[in-house]
Amino acid sequence: MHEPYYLTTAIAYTSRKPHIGNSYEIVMSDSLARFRRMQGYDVYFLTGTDEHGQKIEEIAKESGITPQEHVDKVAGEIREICDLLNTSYNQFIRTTDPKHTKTVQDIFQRLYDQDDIYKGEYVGKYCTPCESFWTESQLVDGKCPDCGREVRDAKEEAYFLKLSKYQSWIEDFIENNPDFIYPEARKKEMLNNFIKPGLQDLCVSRTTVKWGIPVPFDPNHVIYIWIDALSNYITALGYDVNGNHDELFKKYWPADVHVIGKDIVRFHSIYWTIMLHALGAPLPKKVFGHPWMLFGNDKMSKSRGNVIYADELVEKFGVDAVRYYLLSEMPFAQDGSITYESMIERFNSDLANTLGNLVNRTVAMVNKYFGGEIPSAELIASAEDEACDADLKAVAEGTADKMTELLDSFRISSAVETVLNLANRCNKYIDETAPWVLAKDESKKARLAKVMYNLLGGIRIIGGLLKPFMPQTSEKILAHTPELAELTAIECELDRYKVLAGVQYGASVGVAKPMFERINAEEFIAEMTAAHQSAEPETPPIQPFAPQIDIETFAKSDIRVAEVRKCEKVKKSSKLLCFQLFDGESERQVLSGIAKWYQPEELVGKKVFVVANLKPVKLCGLESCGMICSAEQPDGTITLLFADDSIAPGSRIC
RNA sequence: CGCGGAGUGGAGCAGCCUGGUAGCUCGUCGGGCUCAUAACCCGAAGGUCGUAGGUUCAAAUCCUGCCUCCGCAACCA
Repeated sequence: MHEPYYLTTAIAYTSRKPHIGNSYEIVMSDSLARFRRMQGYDVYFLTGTDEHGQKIEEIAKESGITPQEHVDKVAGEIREICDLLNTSYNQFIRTTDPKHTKTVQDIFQRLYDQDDIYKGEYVGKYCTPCESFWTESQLVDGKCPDCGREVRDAKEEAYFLKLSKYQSWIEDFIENNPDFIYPEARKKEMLNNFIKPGLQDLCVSRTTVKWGIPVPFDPNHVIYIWIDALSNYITALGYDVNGNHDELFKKYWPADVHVIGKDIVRFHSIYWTIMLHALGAPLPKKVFGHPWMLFGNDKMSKSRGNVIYADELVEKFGVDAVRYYLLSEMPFAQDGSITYESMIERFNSDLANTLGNLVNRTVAMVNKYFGGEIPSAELIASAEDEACDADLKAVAEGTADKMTELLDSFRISSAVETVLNLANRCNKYIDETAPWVLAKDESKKARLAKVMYNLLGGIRIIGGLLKPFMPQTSEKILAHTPELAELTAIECELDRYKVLAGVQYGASVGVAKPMFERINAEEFIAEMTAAHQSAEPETPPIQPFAPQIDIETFAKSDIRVAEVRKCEKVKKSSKLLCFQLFDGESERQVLSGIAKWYQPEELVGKKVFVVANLKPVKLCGLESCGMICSAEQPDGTITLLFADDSIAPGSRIC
């Protein structure tokens, strides 16, 4: 059985270097890919980068390089991380690949030719200074939500994909294929929130963006993200709109699973599915939306300089430990979180204590009691079985099936745990059999041999089953437990790990050395803190200075001292505080986005600086007449500027 | 009423769909063992399952209200 199995991750956006949270998806997918290979599937595993769009255009401009130079750099970094994490992708596709670009254009053309894409008008409210379109619902008090200025009705030419045409088809499809969107909660979300209320045609081109794939027959337009990015799954395989597909496509499409983040389930389960249907291509079998990996307490931020990157973690803990942590810590349906503390805890307790120590102590005993040579079949056969032998055997031989069941339903962390449970069982077995007692009695030699052989058998299974999750560790463990020839002959690798008695008699067990050295949490954290502190001085990136202005321009600003008479939170907002200020003449209402840093009560009675002649604007439905001056510090915190108590309200700043 | 998710022993989670002795990991305490990486094994303490009602013979589990927290959206003049 060499059935094809096609597995994809979402392609990563090349705006900036991804942090460890972004790396979870590829590691998880990799573990699935490796596992399917062990089952005997002919796996094709695709990942890559999404490299077009306005944001990239902007970032490149800021850094003074071309978009292509920018994406080349970031795509390289992303690929390095994938390699660093030891992921076994078969292809790394980039949406700037000529092959991809060409096929996307063909797809667009085809959909246009068959009337699934039409040229229409994007009608909306346009703010000229901001060069932005807004929908009616986005407007704040009828004005531009960005700058507060008047907007006008405007139209922009754009191409649309006729989703509405497939409304009932997609609804039926999702209803009739309950396993298509996984987990199930996501399916309900799609049906209730997006499909049933009615699908609107999707805007699939832009004229305001330049960095993208041009619409083949209308080069003023650039193909917008959906058709461009989603198509990677088939362009990578050599899809051809005219049916002259490459062998890869013929062999692997449709995908067995698209592994994606929960936020983009909608695009995959609805837009992508409809696109494929319109093209007459087979549909993917499953879309799995995984939860997010968050940072503990979400306190990590760029400005604090403590975002965790994969390379940093790998350097400190090793690839396999990072993989193990990501895979075991991530809940099935809920967001997981990363902290150094929990990482160290898992490292010490699972990897060092339970797993590493088990291998180490077992190998050490074989060395001590049998000179490092795995006992002979005859000696072992002459010993009697005990109850714990049967129990160990049952647990060990059942682990592979349990793991399969869990992985079939994407319960990755539980699958990992199952293997660790076997390690626990082995540790217990050592206690039950007490080999050091047997060793003192020459008449128990056969029993001791059997115990060691069973242990090595258990360890072999652990090593084998860890392969999808921790490839290097797996290899290290298996090196201690050479396999019986008849097992090696079994074609399906996974099946080899369903037999406890699978270690080659008489072979050498090798020398044990600790695989995971325990980490002292306190020292580690102290070190990290110190490292960050010493790094801090070099990260005060103050804002760039604004261009010069003349005194007249400045004189146009009327800044006054005002007294805070009242201050309260704005109900609808988490950031805004609403002030009643006495400006020397009358009271005026001013809103300020500082709720995060100040309690309203503590500000009453203080004197602040206010830009008094600023045009009033409505925010969250409340009018704001002016702006309170504050200082934005390099780390992003906002501090109000207070005037000395002796200054009378209404005094002008000059 | 913007959308969504979550509230379970000290911490992190499972269980909820398909009601019926509340489970796992870590931590704590006590004991055992010494092959091993201050590791391993056993035992114990610790929870009115956010809250108030309802349905039921029976509710962590189903229904309703409320409270709190977290994402997203919006919003930092």
